[in-house]
Amino acid sequence: MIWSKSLVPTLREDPRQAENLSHKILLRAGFVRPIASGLYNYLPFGLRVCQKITQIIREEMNRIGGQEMHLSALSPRSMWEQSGRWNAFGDDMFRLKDRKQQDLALCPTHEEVMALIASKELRSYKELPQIWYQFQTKFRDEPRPRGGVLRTRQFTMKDSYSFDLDYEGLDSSFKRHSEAYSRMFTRMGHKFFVVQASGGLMGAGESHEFMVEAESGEDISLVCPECDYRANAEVAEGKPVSAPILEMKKEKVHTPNLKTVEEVSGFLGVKPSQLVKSILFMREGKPLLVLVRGDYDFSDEKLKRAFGTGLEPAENEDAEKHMGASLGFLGPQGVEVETYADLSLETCDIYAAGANEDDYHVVGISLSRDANIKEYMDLRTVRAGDGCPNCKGTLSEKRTIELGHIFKLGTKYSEAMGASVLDSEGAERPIVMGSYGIGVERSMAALIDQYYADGVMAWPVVVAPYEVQILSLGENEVSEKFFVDLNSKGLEAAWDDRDMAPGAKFADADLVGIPYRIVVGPRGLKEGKVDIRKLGTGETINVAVDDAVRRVSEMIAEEKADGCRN
RNA sequence: CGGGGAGUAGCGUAGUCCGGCUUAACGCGCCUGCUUUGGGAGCAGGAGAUCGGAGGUUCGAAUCCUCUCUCCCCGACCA
Repeated sequence: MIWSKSLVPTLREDPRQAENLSHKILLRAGFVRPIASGLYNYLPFGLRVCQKITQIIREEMNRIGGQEMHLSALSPRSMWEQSGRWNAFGDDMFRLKDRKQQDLALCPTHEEVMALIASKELRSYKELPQIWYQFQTKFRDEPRPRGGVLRTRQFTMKDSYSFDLDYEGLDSSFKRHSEAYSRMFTRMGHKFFVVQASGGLMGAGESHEFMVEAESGEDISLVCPECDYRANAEVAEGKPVSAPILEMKKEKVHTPNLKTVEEVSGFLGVKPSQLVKSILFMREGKPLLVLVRGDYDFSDEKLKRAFGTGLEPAENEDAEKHMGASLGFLGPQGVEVETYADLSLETCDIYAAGANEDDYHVVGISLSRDANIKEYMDLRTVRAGDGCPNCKGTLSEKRTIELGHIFKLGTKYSEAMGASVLDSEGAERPIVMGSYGIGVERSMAALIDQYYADGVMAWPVVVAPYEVQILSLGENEVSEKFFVDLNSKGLEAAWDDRDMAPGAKFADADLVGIPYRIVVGPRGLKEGKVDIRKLGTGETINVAVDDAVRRVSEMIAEEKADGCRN
C-alpha cells in the first residue's frame, strides 16, 4: 500500500459527534465514516481490520467442523410468523414491502432461516450433529444506536447454529463453540473473560457472553476476585449485604406526598436498607405484589424469569382497587394479594414500608408477623459489594463490551419451523439447536479500548490493517526498496511516501496503529541505518539498512508465533 | 419513547443572551509558488459557508418567534 495513492483520511481533531474512545479513533484514523445514525461506511483500513478478524473467526469455526454458508438477508413475513417473532421483534425489525405488496423483513438474526433449512434438508439422526455458520449483515432498527460502531443498525455478525439429536449433543456443541470462541478472541488479542448471561429474546437455555472490560461498554459484569464467578448483572446472583437492624415499634407515620425511597427514608430517619420497596404488578388481570429491600432494584430479567413475560406494572387504579392506596404508599402488611419477596429482605425482619393508606407509611413492621409472603426468591439486581454466591469474596462491577454470545436454544425454533429427524428407533424428534454470535465490527472497536494508550494505537499484528509501515522522511529511494522487499517476503507493508512535515507523518502513523514502523530518514541514512519501532511498547532499535527487512520480519513472525501459542 | 446537549466552509470553533461596523470571523486542512524536512514547518498569493430546513416578525435576522429535520449523550435492547 502506497500512502499517497490511497484513502486514509485522518483527522487532526476529534469530530464533534464522537464521545467514546473507539469511535474517536476509528473516525480520526480514517477507518470508518458515518452515513446516518447507527450506519457506517468502512473505508480501506477499517475494512482490512474487519477482514482479518473475520478470517480468524472463520478458521476457528472451521476447526470445530463449522460449515460456512451465506443466507439471504431478506426474508418473508410468513417465516417469522411461524416462530412468532414477526410480532416479538416489534420496531426492532426493519420491514419492507416488495412490488407485490408482500411483507419482507431484513433479518435481524437467522435462527428461523437456519431452522427452515434444517427442516428441509435434514432427515436422519445419522446426519447430526451439524454446525452451520455465516458472516452476514444483520439489520436491527435499534432504539438507540450508540458508541460509534459498538451498537449499530447494520452490522456484520458471524452467526452459527448447531443441530443435535439431544441435549447431550447440544452440550458438546456448546462446549466446542465456547472453546472456539476462546481461541479466536485470544488470537485477536482480546483480554476477555466469560460470564453467565441471559438468553433474552433468543431463547431460554444456558448462555455465556464473552466480555472485554471497557469504559464505553454497555454491560455491567459482576466478577468475584476470589474465585471464577463472573456474571452479567442481568442475571448475577449474590449475597446481599446485611442491613442494620431497625429497632422501632410498629407505628403509622404521616408522610404526605413522600413516595420515593430517598424521600421516605430521609423523612423517617431510617436507612434505605431498612425500607421495603413494594411494587405491584398485574399479570393477566390479577395483582402480584413483589418486595425488595429499599437499597436494591428489581432485575427485569429475574422478574421475567420468575413470573413470565406477561408482567405489567400496575396503574394507580389497580393499586387503589387491590391495595387501598396509591402507588408510592404500598406495603406488604395485611394484604391478601399474592406476595413474593426478594432474598435481600430475609436478612432482617423489622422494616419500614408503605401503610397501604395514602400519605402514610409504617415503621417497625415485621415481615414474618405482619406480611403474608408466599416465597422468598432472587429478584433483585446484584451489585458491587454483594457477596459472591460461590465463595467468601465480594463482587465487583466491571463495565464491559460483549464480544460474543453463545446459547443453548433447545427446540424452540426447530419445533416452530418443523425441523426434526428420525432417531435410531424411527421416532421423529425435534432437532436440538444452539446459537452463537459474534459482532465483527464491535470486536475491532473493543481492540481499540485495549490497545490505545497515550495517543498511540497499536493493533495486534494479526488484526492490524498492515503489519509494517515504512515512514519516509524526505527520502524515497531506500524506502521504496524496503517496500518492494517486504512485499516480496509476503509481509503487508504500508509505505508513507508523502512529502509532509515529519510530525504530521508520525502523528498519522500513531493514529492508524500499524504495529511495526521503519523510519527512514537522512539522519540515520548518514550512518547507513534506520529505526525499527514497535508501537505499544515503544521499543526502538537502530539497525543497518541491509538488516532492516530481516529484523522486522523476525519481530513480526515472533509476535505471530506468540499469539498462536495461546 | 422519556430526559439532556448540538447543528455556522472539508474538520474544529467564535459570533446567538442584547437583531445593524459582518462584505459572516478564527485555527487546521485544501490549491499555486519558493524555502524547509527525525514529532502536526516558514513566507507570499488563492479557492471555499445564502449560518440544518421551512415559514414568520422587522427598514434590517446566524441572532427574535413558530414549525420541522438531523446528529450526539443518559435510560428500556443486544453482537
